[in-house]
Amino acid sequence: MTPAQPTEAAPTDDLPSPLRARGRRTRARFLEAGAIVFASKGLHAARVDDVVAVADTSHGAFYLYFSSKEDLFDSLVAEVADHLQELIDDLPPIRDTPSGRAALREWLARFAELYELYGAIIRTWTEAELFGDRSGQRGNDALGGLAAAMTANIRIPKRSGLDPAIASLALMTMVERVNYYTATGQLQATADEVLDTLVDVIAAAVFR
Amino acid sequence: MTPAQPTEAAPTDDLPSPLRARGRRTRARFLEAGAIVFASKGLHAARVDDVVAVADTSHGAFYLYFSSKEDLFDSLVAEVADHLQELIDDLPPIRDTPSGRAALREWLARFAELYELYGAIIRTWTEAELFGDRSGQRGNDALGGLAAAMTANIRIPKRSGLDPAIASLALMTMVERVNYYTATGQLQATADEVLDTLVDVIAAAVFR
Amino acid sequence: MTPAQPTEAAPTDDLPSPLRARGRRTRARFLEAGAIVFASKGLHAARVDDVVAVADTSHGAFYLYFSSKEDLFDSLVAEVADHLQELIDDLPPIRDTPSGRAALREWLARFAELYELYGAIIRTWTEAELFGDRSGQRGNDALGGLAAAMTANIRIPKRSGLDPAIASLALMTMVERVNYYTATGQLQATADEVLDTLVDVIAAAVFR
Amino acid sequence: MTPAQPTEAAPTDDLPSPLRARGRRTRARFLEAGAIVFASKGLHAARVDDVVAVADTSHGAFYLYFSSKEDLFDSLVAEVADHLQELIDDLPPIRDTPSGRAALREWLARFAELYELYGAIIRTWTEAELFGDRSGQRGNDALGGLAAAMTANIRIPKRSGLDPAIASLALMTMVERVNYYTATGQLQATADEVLDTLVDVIAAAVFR
DNA sequence: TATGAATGAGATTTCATTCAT
DNA sequence: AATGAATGAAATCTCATTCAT
Repeated sequence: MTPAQPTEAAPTDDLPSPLRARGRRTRARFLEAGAIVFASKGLHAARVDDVVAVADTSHGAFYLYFSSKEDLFDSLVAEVADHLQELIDDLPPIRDTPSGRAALREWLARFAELYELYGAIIRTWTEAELFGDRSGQRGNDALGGLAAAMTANIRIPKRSGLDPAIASLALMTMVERVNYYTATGQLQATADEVLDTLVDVIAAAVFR
Repeated sequence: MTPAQPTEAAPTDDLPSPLRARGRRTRARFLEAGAIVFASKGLHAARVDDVVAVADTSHGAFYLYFSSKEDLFDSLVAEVADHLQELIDDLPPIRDTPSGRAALREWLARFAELYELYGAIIRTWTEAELFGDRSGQRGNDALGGLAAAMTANIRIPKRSGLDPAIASLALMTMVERVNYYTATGQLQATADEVLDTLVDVIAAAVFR
Repeated sequence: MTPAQPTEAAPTDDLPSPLRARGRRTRARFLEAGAIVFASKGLHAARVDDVVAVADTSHGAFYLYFSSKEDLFDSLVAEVADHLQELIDDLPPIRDTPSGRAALREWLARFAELYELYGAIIRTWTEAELFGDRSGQRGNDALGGLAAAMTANIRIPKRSGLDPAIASLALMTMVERVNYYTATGQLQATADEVLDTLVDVIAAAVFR
Repeated sequence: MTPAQPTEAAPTDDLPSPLRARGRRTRARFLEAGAIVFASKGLHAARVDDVVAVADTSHGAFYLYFSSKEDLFDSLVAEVADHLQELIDDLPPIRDTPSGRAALREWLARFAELYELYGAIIRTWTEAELFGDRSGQRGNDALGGLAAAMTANIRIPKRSGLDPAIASLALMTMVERVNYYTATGQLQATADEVLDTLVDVIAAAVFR
């Protein structure tokens, strides 16, 4: 607003000036607040009021960083999708050997960890995606990517009635849902028990 | 499923007078309209206006039969939960014999049929349940009941690392999700292929 | 109230045919119901629904006998105003003699009786009158008539500072309000105590 | 009454920042507008639309300061009740001496002044109270307090048939009603005439 | 004469977004 | 960069009255 501020000018200037630092901090506060609010109320029921209250700032400030409620949601989805992509890139080849099982177990543990952190957003984008929201689609594409990676990686032996694409999708969604029930406390089980069971079911399904 | 449903017959008044009949028909129109609208927009985004438009009646009439949008949703959930309960009651014992597999396949087919009819509502109540709505919980309890019934029925052999409760929940949610992807057209596969794969994965998981 | 009332007498036809009798009974039911509902909720808050429910009939029937909610209220007001007019006509001359006091006491007792019966309507028309309703004015005119009659009757001695019109209005409204507090249970006192006090205050005010 | 009212100063936040000041001004505008609208239409018939129109703001702003129409009414009642309490506290002892009569007359004048200012609200809360509204009760408690204070203060000589509680309630309601008829223009009399008459009637009733 | 379903205008309330400071 | 007041479009819900039977 004040004419002597060159701050806003520079989309060309990378200097982490103190002013920019403050702004970045505020933006981060909104992202955190958004994660909390979307997780507890869902995309539609979440109010900008709620986000502003949790972030302990003002309405005006919100629209300084995000063009709309959906924009905030998109930003969060992008963040999570990045993490999922890393997982996809790291999916180990699935083998029926002790080390192969260990690698799968390890990978499932990483997935569970991510889910514990971002599950709420993932569940929210499922809602968004079901009803035509663009950002929900982007998020779910990432999840779908996991299944695709599995399909490519698993080398399911061609047995009668076991379509690799369907099977891997089935298994991947199973993993997701079990983590969901665990994360929401609806499934009372230790992480170890869950991992053991999932590894076992996947292995059993894939290797004869 | 059974054509003669006596459940809806006597809500408060026993007289099947012709006047009452008209009201019952209108109420049914709202239920149908609700199913359509909730399915396409979700619980929050759905407007009473939309329901009224689809049912081709008036605002006032809506509130004659339902006290709110949520009330309509509850009624739909109750309807679907009843159907799910029938399925729960009919889950066959799972055996690794040709006839056992056939029974399982048959049952999965019935589930898929129900899902095709009511999947939209089920998906919507997942949304509702995630964010604290009571009726969503009621619906999901019904789904959870399926898993519980499976746990009771499946007689999963105690193998190291295979907890029956976790396993059956995992398998049941897998079934639900695969049907979801199929119903929404995200999984391109024939019903037969899907059923074969599911039977196979379940059998493999359960019988060593 | 009694079925043999030829009062409403037939615009064209006098025969108390059975059909007409039924109609008259229904109309009476609405009047009773209206008295109850208006008394407990007031003119604005009272719903035609409530009246219909109390009368245990139908919406359609209501509009067969009254053109609107206000019409019903008007009819009730007219009924009460008639009774008040009788009282006005019977106001005894007020004298400071034992028999004069007894006559006043007797008359106040009749007023109290009427108030117990119709006080709710009187209170309601006060509401109506305050905010411009025509029927409220008609009702209050009747009450005002009482004060006017008193002014004419009391023969207040011209003392300095005692304007007869103001004094009689003051006394009459006092009577009305005390009956109101008694009727609503806000004043805990026997009828005798109330009458004694009112007679005493009026006499004291009027006669020296 | 006192020019420096610290009551309204610090609602929740102590900072008298210029921003807060604007909000306080807007809230005050709604209170004024409410007084006008309730006075002319009553509690039920008054529309939030009317209040918003008189205050010349927006619907949204209204709900920023009051949770509902009733909330606004409550706030107004609280305001008036505070003023009435001051009057109660200031009721002079009633003595049959020139100075005692003068004090009573003075006090009645203050009551009349208050009634001219807030009579509309008082009349409205009578409506509310009659039909079960909580805030109406609170307001009328204040009026009742006046009678109670009178009972305590007046020292009506115990004469046969003159119950002090009934008498003071009778006299107080008379005062209120006469002011009502005066304020609404139904009683054509100068303030002096009214005061003289009221003092006279009260004195006559109390002192034999 | 009576019923009860249906209507629709109008009221209340919410909330994403903009604006003045 | 930030604040918080204000806006107004759109949603929910109510209820006096009409209509078909």
